[in-house]
Amino acid sequence: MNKNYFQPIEKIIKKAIYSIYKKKIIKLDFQYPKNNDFGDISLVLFSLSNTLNKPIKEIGENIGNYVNNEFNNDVKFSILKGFLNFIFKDNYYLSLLREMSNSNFFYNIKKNFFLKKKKIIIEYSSPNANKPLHLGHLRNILIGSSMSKILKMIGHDVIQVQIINDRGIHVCKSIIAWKKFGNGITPIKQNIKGDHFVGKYYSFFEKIYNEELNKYKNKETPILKCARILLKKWENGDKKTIDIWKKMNNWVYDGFKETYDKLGINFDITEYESNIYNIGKEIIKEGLKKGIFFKKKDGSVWIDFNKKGYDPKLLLRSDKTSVYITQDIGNAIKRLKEFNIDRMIYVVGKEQENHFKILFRILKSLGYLWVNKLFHFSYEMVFLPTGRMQSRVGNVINIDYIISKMISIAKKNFNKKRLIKNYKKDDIISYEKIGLSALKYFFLKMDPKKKIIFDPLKSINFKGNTGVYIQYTYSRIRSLERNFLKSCYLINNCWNNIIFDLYEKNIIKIINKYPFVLIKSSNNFDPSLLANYIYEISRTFNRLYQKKKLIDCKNIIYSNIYINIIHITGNIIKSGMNLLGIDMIDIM
RNA sequence: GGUCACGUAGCUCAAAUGGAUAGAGCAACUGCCUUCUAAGCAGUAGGUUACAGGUUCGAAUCCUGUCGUGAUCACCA
Repeated sequence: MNKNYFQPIEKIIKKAIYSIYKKKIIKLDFQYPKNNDFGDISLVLFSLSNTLNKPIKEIGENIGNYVNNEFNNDVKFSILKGFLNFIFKDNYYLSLLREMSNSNFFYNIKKNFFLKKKKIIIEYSSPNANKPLHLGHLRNILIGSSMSKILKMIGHDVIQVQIINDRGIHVCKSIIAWKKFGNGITPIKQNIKGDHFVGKYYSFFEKIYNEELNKYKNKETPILKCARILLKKWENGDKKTIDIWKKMNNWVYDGFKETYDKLGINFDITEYESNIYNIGKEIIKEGLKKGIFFKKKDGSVWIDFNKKGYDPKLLLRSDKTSVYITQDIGNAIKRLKEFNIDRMIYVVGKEQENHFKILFRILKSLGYLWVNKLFHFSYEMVFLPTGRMQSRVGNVINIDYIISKMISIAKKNFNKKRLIKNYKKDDIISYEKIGLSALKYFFLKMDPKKKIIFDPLKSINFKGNTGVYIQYTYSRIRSLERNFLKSCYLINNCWNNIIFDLYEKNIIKIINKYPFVLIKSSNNFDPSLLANYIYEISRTFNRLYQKKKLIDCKNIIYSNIYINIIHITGNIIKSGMNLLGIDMIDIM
């Protein structure tokens, strides 16, 4: 990070240290005090005391006085337990508010970071073309999509890519089941979403396969044999097979599109494994010539890392077909050739950590120095209260189901509210958006490194730290703005000698942190930092709202101050939620 | 068994990357709508941060060990 959030005061303190102690300190240790009584910004003195070899108290007083002078006595300071606490007077808050009221505030976020613009490929979602998207995909999609948005927000070029695993034994399985038992029926005839339709046949296959396993005690059961034969046919380009394959895949893609649309997800590029799986093979052949890989008697090709913790890894099967990692090798090389990128991020679950570790190592062995641009953004899995989701067990919860569930809960809750308050018929209500905000926020507010245990009956609440709470706060803000326009008028240049209370200072302080949070969120690859921050803003605002009458034409100067706070708060909530992929509504 | 994560209030999660008295929400109980949206606000109660050591001015956070949970170690993807 080039720009530190504490920069203004940091500069002055460095100057102070240089002028008093004749030393250049590179890193100063700042923090926001947890408790308001301590102050607004604190400098930690312990380490400073060590490097300067002077007592804490003396350093604190010297720096404090210096800063106080620089700020024309607009800042007080106190030293407590090794912390130098700065307390800003009301003028400071007023100047923060003025700065943020400038309409360029959001535009300037990009400019102000002095970041070197990077071109970044981010790969996420990457589904198999044989079943509907489920809760695991949902987490992946939401993280990938919001990370893309956050990276764009702070000025990077982002290319969002999904690769569809559209070929291989798993796809052949659903084809076989459909051929055997489908009797030519189609999703349209049955009025089922295409991905659900195909998924049904995939499960059907698995069911039969498991039954056969018990019977034959041999992994290569009759139905699996059929699938393998079909895979060979496919690889040989058998026209009939290819036709069915195309038809069934298109059913699935239509289904995916519907789900993506509901979620508001768009990719810049969609890759299909069937188009790229051969690239890797060529790379392996070259590597074999160069002696980086070796061939076994049966014709299979391997890499030996000669390193503890790394077993030899298969790259080409004895029948010359490629394995999963071979494709990833080829695709990485292809992407690096096509795009002049600075970074490539794979958003893929942690169950594939080992896979990526090996992938990067192989690329390194092949001599590609750009391998350090690649990064596996690993996140934890989604579990049900009963444990892991498994299609074999049939306890997989798909995205379409959970979305419709959320919407129906939103509708039910609204009708309850309606009984209490007499809402007009023409109020614009969007249950979809309320339900989706609850769902998306629930997934994004959690640290990606931690497991999500999703209980469909209990998990998503509409009260407290939820998307709906934020949504509600936002609608309230827009409502306040409408009321202001009805009953008040804007005045300029009357902001002098304004006195702020704690509630007002708190909201100004927290909205001012927005750029800082964006940077933190992007540095850590963690949208949850942003999500929890938006919740904090909402809470802080609601406290102010409950404590004060904000729109009051009898108190026009403060109403003008407030409308600025209200407006900025609303814009930040909206901006932040949009970065999480959540649409906001003005009335609810 | 090897490797890698995680373990915080009854439940679901925070904690500014080592800082001050570990914070929220849900569930429970108590107040607040003739006044800007009560899907809100205020309050009560709930903690030996899995356990045991260590590092230092200072540890939920770093190190070591133990226990627990999960992931991963395929000619699957």
